[in-house]
Amino acid sequence: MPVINWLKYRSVIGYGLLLAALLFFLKWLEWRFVIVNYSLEIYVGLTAILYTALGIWLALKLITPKTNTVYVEAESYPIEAFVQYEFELQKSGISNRELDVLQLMAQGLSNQQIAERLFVSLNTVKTHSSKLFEKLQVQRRTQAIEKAKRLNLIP
Amino acid sequence: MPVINWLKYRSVIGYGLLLAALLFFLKWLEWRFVIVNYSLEIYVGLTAILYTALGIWLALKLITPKTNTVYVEAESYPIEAFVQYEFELQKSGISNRELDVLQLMAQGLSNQQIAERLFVSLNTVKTHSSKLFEKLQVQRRTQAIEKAKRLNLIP
DNA sequence: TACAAAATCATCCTAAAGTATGAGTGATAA
DNA sequence: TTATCACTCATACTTTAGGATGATTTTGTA
Repeated sequence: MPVINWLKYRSVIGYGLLLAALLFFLKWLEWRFVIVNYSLEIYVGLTAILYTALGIWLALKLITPKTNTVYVEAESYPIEAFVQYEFELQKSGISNRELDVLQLMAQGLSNQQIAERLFVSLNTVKTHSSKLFEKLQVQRRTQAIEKAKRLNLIP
Repeated sequence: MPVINWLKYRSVIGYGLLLAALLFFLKWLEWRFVIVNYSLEIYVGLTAILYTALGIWLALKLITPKTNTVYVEAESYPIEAFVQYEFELQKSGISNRELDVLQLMAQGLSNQQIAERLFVSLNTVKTHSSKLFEKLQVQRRTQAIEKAKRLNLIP
């Protein structure tokens, strides 16, 4: 037994009722203005205005709004990423200094430049990077960068 | 001397003309149906239908549609990024093969591994990467990766 | 077809990166 | 206080990356 969705036809019903009401109104007008000479013009004019308004109202009511899809950059650092960052940092056992080196690596700096930036010797940077590679289980700096980004260790 | 933008008022003018035409039509109807008994009801009915249609048309034509703005997190690849990709690719003059090498570099592969992956010699990969660095104006592969990501050349 | 890019490969050389190992220092926790 | 760990640095060595140059082949286009 199909259930009729009355709500769906609410506008149509409303429209019908309005039409009926208007007819009564017109009939009433007919009685009042039938003796006046220009009754017809007024009559038609009123009808025209009324139904134009009705048409506009109907259109506004029934038009499905356009959907504007806007693509927004994913938030720079959502909570999940931060949680994962902490987790992976703990799990891998990467130290602060190693993380420093990793970050500068990802910016494209050479070991020499990293050493200067951190005020340590080139050898120290090499030591850090070696241990970093062990902890990340990689062989090269490019791999380290790729994996670190994947693990949300760096942005 | 201000120039009136007639196009802007095209709809209004059209509406006026339509009204005028309808009045003529109505006058004509008056002559034809004045003898008929139920002429008034037909008359009004026609007017109602016509003006409802006009109202709907007006609303559709003149009113800027409501926009529902939907925000979607940019997961895959929004248009802007793709446009930038094409633009930067053109500007830098990076060739297909160089782009292949760049992508594999960003995945952390060594030149040797890239050579195997692309079925070319190590020397070829070196040539490609050298030209790539020139075109990206960088010195090292880590810089190339960083810059390429910044320019949306690679994800 | 002829010409310009693109793609391929090679050699020689230098610079940078990465591995292995050892060692000193300072902070901290058992 | 001793053991551990992070940080620092060094030497020696190997591997990989990168620069310069030249040459050949493919390929797309005027």
